[in-house]
Amino acid sequence: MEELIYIVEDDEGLRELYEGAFEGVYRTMLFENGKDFFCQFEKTRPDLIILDIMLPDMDGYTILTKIREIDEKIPVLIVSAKSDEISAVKGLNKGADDYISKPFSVLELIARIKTNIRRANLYIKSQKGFVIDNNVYKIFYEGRDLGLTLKEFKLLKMLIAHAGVTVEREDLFREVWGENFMGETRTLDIHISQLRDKITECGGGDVIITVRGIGYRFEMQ
Amino acid sequence: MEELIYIVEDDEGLRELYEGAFEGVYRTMLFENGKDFFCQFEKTRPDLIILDIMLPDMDGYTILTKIREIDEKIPVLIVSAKSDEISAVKGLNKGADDYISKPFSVLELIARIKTNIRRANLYIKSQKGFVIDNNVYKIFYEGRDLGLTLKEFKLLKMLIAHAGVTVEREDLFREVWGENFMGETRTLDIHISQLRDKITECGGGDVIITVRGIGYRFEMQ
DNA sequence: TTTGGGCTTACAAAAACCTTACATTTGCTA
DNA sequence: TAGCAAATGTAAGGTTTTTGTAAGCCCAAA
Repeated sequence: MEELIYIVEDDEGLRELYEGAFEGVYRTMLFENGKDFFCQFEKTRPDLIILDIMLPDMDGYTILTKIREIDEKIPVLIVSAKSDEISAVKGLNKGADDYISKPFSVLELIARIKTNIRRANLYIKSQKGFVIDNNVYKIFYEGRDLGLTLKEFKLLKMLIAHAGVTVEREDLFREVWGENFMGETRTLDIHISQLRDKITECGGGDVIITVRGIGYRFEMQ
Repeated sequence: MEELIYIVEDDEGLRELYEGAFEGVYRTMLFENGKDFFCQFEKTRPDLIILDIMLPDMDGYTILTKIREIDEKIPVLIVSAKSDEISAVKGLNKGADDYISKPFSVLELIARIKTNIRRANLYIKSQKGFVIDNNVYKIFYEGRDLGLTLKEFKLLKMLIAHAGVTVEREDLFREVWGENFMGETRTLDIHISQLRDKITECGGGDVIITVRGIGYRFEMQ
């Protein structure tokens, strides 16, 4: 097993428990707070994240929301106090994949991790070659800056976030232009066209596929 | 909400609980034992299965294993007694997607169902050689893309969703063309014809059967 | 004022869709 | 059982819808 797991946990006792439990099973990295975690997360993505709901600097939800902004699909397992089941349910609704409450058995924890990783591996991760830098609003293909405008950036980001899934025109409008856009619907086509040009210029292939009557889909061979 | 859930549960109290909890939220079908369940499951697939581990005729694992032989991806949520967590863990390892232990809160149950269906809807549904990929709006027969247009896709999807049952022309119109379609009624026949051509081209047999005076039925030998 | 993003207009092309028209099948009736 | 009417099959072609894209205008920021 080569899977990498990030654990966000401040309780020293639990930190030790995790380290012991995963010894030789998974590679792990421990973070005491959200800041440290995101610093690393921006650089390298793990196969799964274990997230404690109770944390000093940011609360778990904030971290979870931020994780989902960056990566929609990475499995997140929430750990909550037994007395705080409502929080856990809230977490699930906010996009967590699973939760487990303290105290838990190591056996169960491992089983849940396994299930979640298995599930995640069924997805196709096709962002290969494309790197999204949310800080500077740029997208690179194989290191080359596509030189996108803001609208183009948002468009491609949305498509890549749903890689492999067709995104409806309406959803693209809502996401990129906002709820109450009243202009021509052709605007979208024009921007897609520009986007394709820029991607092609940088050596990317036909990654934006038209689905007639529905919308567009990002897909890599 | 149109989601269909199959529940395999023999405890009368829980059966009532489920019926109450899902009223108006999900369509449900209850089964007392594995035999009844598989009889229906072979015909029509639900969006999610709730499976009690303790059952009279077959035990939960056997059912679970059999489900996974037939359908690798359909979400299965295991229900186990609190005292029997090990069983649940065993279930997860055998391919269940999630588990919940009795007694559970309805709130949590709904949240878990939602998460699991959300996750599964990104995947694919299949019926004896035919695979529907809702992400890319394509239907494959034995791996070959049928190359359907949107109307054809919706038509075949509707028929497959009701496999074994005759779907009335009127219902097909409503579903595929929308409530207020005013055109020729022959349009449907033409699309069915195209569909048959494309299926035949890809090696599928006579799977769309005409029911004179009523409509059409998808059925495989 | 300049520059560039974003929008609209306008036209072209492609794909999907619908209708017409005729052939065929089916079920019913005389 | 032949014949008829209704329902369905389907080829062909025209029409509409949808999308691609070039060109230019407008406006806000620099």
